[in-house]
Amino acid sequence: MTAAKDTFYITTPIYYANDVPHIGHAYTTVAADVLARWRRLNGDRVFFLTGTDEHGQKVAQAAADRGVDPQRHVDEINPRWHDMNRLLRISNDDFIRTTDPRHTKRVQEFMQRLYDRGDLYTATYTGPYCVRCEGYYTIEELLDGGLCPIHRKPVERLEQENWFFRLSRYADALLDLYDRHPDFVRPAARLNEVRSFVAAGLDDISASRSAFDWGVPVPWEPGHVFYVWFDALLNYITASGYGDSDEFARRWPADVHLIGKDILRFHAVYWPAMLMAAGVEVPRQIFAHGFLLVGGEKMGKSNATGIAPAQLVEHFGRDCYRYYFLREISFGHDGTFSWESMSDRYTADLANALGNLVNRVLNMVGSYCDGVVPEPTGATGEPEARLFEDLAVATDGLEAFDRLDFQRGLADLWTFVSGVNRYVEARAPWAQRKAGDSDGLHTTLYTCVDALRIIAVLILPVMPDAAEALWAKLGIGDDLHGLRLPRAATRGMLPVGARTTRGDVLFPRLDDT
RNA sequence: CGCGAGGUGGAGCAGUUCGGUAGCUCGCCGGGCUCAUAACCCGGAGGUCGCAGGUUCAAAUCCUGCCCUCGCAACCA
Repeated sequence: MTAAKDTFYITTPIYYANDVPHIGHAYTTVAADVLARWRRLNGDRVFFLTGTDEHGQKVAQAAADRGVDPQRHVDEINPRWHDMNRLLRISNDDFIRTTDPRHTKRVQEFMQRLYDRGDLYTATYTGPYCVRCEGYYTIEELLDGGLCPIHRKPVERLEQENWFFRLSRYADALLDLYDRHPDFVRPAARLNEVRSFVAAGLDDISASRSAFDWGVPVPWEPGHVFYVWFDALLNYITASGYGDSDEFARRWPADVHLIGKDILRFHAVYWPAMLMAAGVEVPRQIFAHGFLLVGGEKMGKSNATGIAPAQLVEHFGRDCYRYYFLREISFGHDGTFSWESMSDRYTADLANALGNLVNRVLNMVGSYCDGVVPEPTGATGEPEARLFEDLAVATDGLEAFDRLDFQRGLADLWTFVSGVNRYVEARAPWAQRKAGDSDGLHTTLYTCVDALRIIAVLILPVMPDAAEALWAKLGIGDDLHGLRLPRAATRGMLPVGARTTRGDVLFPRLDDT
C-alpha cells in the first residue's frame, strides 16, 4: 500500500560547497522560500528542500590545498550555507548534503538500477579534460592555445575508461514529455531552448570519473566515482525518501525545481532522462529564473563576492531583502540589482506606503479610541466599496505566486496597501472626529485596522518579520502562522475590542542614499 | 545564415500568448490634507511603443526585412 502524493514539494539547486553565498544564490532560495510559505498559508503540506553539492575534484583540490581531508573541508565550510538561510529566515524543511550517508547510499541504489537495466555502459575516453569543469572537451571546443573555453586555462590530456549513460535513448521520450507537458519547463522560452537542443540529437554522457576519488563510489567498479552531476541531481529524490517509506510517495514528484537558467540542461534534459531510465516519475516543473546583473553586467566570479546578502540585510533588513528582489525583477528574466533601486523600493513601498500607513492608523486608534478597536456602528458606502475592490485585486493577484510571478503578485498586493491609504483620505477620520461623527469614525478605524490585519496575513510569505511585528501591534490573540487563506483574508474578521499598540515604526526611513 | 533574450515618456520596468483608450514605480510641476516615517491623497507635463514595409476597420501586440544591446555556445543562481 503506497501513500498518494499529498505534499507540495519545492527545491532549490544544491549549491556548490566551495562557493561563498552571494545574492544570486540567495535569490533562488528566497523565491523558493516565498513559494513554500505561500503554499503553507494556503493550507498545503509542504516539503521545501535545499542543500549543498560537496563532491567533485575541485572540492578535493581545495581541501588538499588547505591540507585537510575533503570531508573535514566541507564540514568546515558548510555552515556558510546555514548562515545564509538563517540570515534570510529560510523555512526549508530539510537540508541535504551530498556527503550525507543517506544520500550516497541511495545514489548507489539508483545508479545500480540504471546499470541493471542496461543504461550504463563502459567505453574509453581520450581527449582534453578540464579539471575545473570536471568536463571533457573536443579539440574544436578549446580556445586558441588549447585552453578551456570556460576557464581559459590549460586543459589536461586524459585517457580513461568511463561509464556512460545512454542519454541518446531518451531523446524521443523527452520530446514527447515536452509536447505533452508544455509547463514542464518554464518560462516558455526556456522550453523552446531545451526542445531544440534535444531535437538536434543527444549524445550519451559520461557518468563516472576515475582520476580522483572524492565522490560516490561506483559499486560495481572499484576506483570509479559517479560524475558529480548524477550525484547532485539525485539529491531531489534521496532527500525526499527515495528507496523507502511512504514518505517518498507523498512527496514525489516534485512540484517545482527552482533553478538558475545556467543549469537548465541538466534539469530539463539529463534529469528526466535519468528518472525515465530508472522508472521513476519525472518532476512536474522546472522553473529557470534569470540572472541578477550588477552594474549592467552579469554577476560573475569577479564581482559576485562583492555583494554578500549580509551587507544588504544589515542595511535594509531581512524583509526588505526578501521583498526587493521579488518585487523589482521579473522572475524568469534577467534583472539589474543596484543599491539605489533597493533604497528606492525601501523608501517608497515599505517606509512610505506600508510603514507609514500602519503608523498613521494605529496612531489614530490610539488617540481617538484609546487603542481599542471600536465597533463599526456607522454606515458604509463608496469608500468601503472601493477599498474592497482593491482587496480583491490583492487576493486575486497573489495567485500569481503560483506561477512564480512574484512581481505581479506583489504589485497587486500593494494596490491594496495604497488602497487603504486612499481610504483613509476618503474618510478623513480626523475630520469625522472633529465633526463628532463617532459612528462614522468607528467604522472607518475598524475598517482600517481590519485592513492592516489582512495585510499582515498577506505579506507573511514575503516578509515574515514585518508580518509578525504588525500582528503583534494589532493585539489579536490568534497565532498568525496558524491562519489559512482564503478565510484569513476575509474582511470583517477583526475582533472588536482588540487592544492595539503603536510601538516602533515598522520601516523607519533610512537617511542615507 | 549557431541559439536565445531584449530595444516602450528623464530613469527602471509591465503590457505583446487571445490585435481595439499606452500602464506602473521613481523623478519633475501644481493642488489638497494635516492622522502619519517632510509621509498620504488628487491633478498635470512628458512617449510617432528601435527602423522600414505589410496584413487589418483597427497593431506596442500578427507577418517580412533591417539596425542596435546583452547573454549563452555542456557543467557560474
